[in-house]
Amino acid sequence: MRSRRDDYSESTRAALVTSSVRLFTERGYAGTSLDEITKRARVTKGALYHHFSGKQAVFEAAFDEVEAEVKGRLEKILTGSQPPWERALAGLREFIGSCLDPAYQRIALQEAPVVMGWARWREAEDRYSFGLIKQALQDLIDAGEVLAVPVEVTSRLLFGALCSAATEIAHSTDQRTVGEEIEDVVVRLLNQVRSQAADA
Amino acid sequence: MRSRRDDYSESTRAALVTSSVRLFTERGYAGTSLDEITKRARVTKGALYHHFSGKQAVFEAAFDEVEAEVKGRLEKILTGSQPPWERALAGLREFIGSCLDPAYQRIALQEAPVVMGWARWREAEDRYSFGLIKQALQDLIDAGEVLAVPVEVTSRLLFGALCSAATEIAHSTDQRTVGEEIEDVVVRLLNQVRSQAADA
DNA sequence: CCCACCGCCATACCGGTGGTATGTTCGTGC
DNA sequence: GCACGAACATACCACCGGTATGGCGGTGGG
Repeated sequence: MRSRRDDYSESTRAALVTSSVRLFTERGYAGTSLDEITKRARVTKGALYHHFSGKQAVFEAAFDEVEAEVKGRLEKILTGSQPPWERALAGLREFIGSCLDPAYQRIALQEAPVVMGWARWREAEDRYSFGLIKQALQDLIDAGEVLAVPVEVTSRLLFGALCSAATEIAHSTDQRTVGEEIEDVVVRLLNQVRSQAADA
Repeated sequence: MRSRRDDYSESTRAALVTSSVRLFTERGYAGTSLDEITKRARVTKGALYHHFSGKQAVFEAAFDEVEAEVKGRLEKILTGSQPPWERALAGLREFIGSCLDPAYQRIALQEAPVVMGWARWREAEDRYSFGLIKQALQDLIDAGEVLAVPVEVTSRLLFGALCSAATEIAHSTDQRTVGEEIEDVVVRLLNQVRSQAADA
């Protein structure tokens, strides 16, 4: 039986996560103090340290929050009923779009590797967006749509390219134009790899 | 006339930069205190704040240090007398190799965008490695070696891919194998783009 | 040759921040 | 309705980035 206290507890925890996502997005990890986080969530540090072991843990909760959001949308597309190639293209568009979200951009892509440490970040990414991209690439290969390539390193290359490109889009004054240019270049590259597979 | 005092001053400044490069590489920006930096350089905070405006400025000096090193090596290759295509390939190898340097890896690629802010980092990168890569790509296009593509976004894609791939290499237990795999994938991609240009 | 000057650096101190230890309240189960 | 403990609040500490002030010694003018 879920008690009333459980509701309260989860509510304050959620408030802390929401608050930290907001502040980490705006001012970054180093630029936001725990006092600001707790103030915005209308609690004190006591509450924060009851739910989390420290500042890093708060950040990781914020990280999980934004990653889960993106993963949910991506998963829906990549497990759809369309043919693999169309699924991959749709997933590509969706991921680029997700990267434009300032929260995902800054927390998950920019600061997480520094705050959490690269190894831990990589481990986490395997369960989120990167894992899905890697799986999508594997599906394309299994379906014979593209040449067989080392999946691990290739998806790493693709992921890195997309992330930095998306950052470029997010900071450009004309997001639409830059976004279309990037999508165009990536699709052209993919199409070449695809036709190469068709030739074989 | 260069005075004796100028020598002393430059020496302590250099000691501070060397010390900070070392510590930032090992423990990261947030993980190293100014006291540690000054202690290793055998000076006090007074000296540090005489030469730099603050911790950020120290970091940027360390950033310039490692970037200049890489830029020097890259420039020598890219301005060589070989044909454009060979120059580009050699530059590619050289850049991947540079990314394996822990100092360049962590300071210039991982932490700089967070510490300096993305906009400032991007601006600086235009004068360093990224600028050279962009120029190399432009040279290839001018020489008709590859298809005409939007240079800015394409080099951004390439740069992002190489950086994340290099990080992967650096952290893998078998650097040689992973490195060769990545180089292989990139070269195959480039070759396709090249042959495409030859067809046209 | 000497002295006043100032660059170069050391010392002392402050505000803020992450983290901890202890106190307090209130829902819950007996 | 009462004791118990989870869920917080409060008070405090250590450390770090930054600043203000003091002093030493190389340097250049006379």
